[in-house]
Amino acid sequence: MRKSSDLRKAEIVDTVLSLADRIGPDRVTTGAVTAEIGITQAALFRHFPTKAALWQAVAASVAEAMTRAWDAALTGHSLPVDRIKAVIAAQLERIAATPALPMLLFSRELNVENAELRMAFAGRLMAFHGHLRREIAAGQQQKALRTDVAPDDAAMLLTSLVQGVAIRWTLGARAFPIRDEGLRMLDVQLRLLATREA
Amino acid sequence: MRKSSDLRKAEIVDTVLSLADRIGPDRVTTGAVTAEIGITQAALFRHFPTKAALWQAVAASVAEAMTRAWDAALTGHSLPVDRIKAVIAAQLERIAATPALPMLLFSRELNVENAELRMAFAGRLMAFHGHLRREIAAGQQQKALRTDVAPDDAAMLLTSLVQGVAIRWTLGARAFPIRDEGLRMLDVQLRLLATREA
DNA sequence: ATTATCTATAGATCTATAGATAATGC
DNA sequence: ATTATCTATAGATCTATAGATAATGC
Repeated sequence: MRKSSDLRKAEIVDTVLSLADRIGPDRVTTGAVTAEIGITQAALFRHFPTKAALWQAVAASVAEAMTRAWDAALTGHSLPVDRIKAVIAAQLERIAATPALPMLLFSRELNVENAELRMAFAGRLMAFHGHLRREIAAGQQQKALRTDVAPDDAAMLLTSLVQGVAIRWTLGARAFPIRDEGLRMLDVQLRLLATREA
Repeated sequence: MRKSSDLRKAEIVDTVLSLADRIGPDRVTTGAVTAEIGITQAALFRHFPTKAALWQAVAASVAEAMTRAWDAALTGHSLPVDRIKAVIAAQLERIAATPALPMLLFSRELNVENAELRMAFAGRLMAFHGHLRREIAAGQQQKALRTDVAPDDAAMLLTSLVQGVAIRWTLGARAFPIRDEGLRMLDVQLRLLATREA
C-alpha cells in the first residue's frame, strides 16, 4: 500500500515510539521500523534523510503533544493548587501514552548522538518546571501554600516526584496505573506544602 | 604488559564504567574497552565468556560499593534524621563517583538485554528505599517527623528527590556539585516532613 | 606447565546510496 | 509527470571463536 509522504512520516514517527517502548530506544533500527510498517528499509530514507533527522521528528512530535496537554490542563482550572494537579495529571497521562519517554531521556541517542534531541527535551523539562514554579508562587500568595519554601525548590520537588513515579513505574514493569499513583503521591506532597488549617 | 586475571578483570570492569560515562552504556563495545586498556579485543573474552557476563560483573561491583557506603553511613549516626542525611549523602557520593549510574538504569543493556543486571539494580533500589523507610518510621516514633505521612510514602519522596537531582545533574551537563545540591534539597524536604516546633 | 594475550576471521547487523519500478494525481 | 517504494549492495561495526604465541611462576 502506497501512502502520501505526510501520512507515512507520521506512521514512521509513531512506530519509532512504539518500538522504542517495546525493545528500547537504542535498539530501534531503520530495519525494525520499516519491517513493522511493511515497507522496505531503504524506503525510510526517502522520508527522512538520516536516522538523526527521524529522531528529531520524533522529539518534535512528543514535545508538541506535551505542550498541548499542559496548556489544556492549565486553562481548565483557576485555583493554583488545582492547576498544579491538572498539569501533573496531564504529564502523567503523556508518560502513560508514550511509555518510552523515561528510557528515551537516558538513551544513547539523546545523550550521546543527537544534541538537538537532547535540547528539545531539556527545553520541555524547563517549561514544565516553569509552569509548576509559577503556580506554586501563586498558591503561596493566596496563603494556600507554605511560604517558607522557595517556589523554585518546591517545583523541583514536584518534578522529582513525577520522575520518581515514572522510574518506579518503568523499572517495576508498569505494574500500577502511573496516573493514579502519581496523583496519590502528589496529594501527600501537597499536604506537606499546604498551610496548616488546624 | 601482562596482568593477573583478577587484576585485569577489575581493570576491565572499571573501564566499562568509565566508558559508559563518557560515551553512554550502550556504546560500550568490547573493542572500545580493550582499546582503552591496551589489549586486543579478543583478549576480553578470555576473562568474560560473553558481554552479558561482563555487565553482570559491573553490576556486582557497583552494587557492592553502594551497600558498603550505605552501611558505613548508617553506623556513623544514631538519630534517625541524621541517619537519613548520611545514607542519602552516601548515595549522592556514589553517583558522583560513578556518573554513568543514572544512564545505566535506563540503558538498553539493563532494560532489554540483561535481566540479571536489571534485577541487581532493582534489588539495590529496594534496599535503599527500605533503609529510608525504617529511619523515617523511627523518626516518627521519636516525634521528630510528622506522623500523618506513611513512612513508605515519605521514603518514596526521598528516593524521588535523589533521582530528581541525579537527572537534573546528568541532563544539565553536571554543572553543579550533586552532593551539595542533593543535601540542600533534602533539607527542604525534611523541613516539610518535620514536626512543627513553633 | 600454565595462562594471558595476539592474529585472523566468521557471521551478524546496521545505515545509507544508486538506480529501477510502479502507483498516484493532474 | 510526479513520487513513493523496491532491489541490490557498499561499507562500517560488532560479538565471538579457533588456533598460535609469549610471558609468568612453580
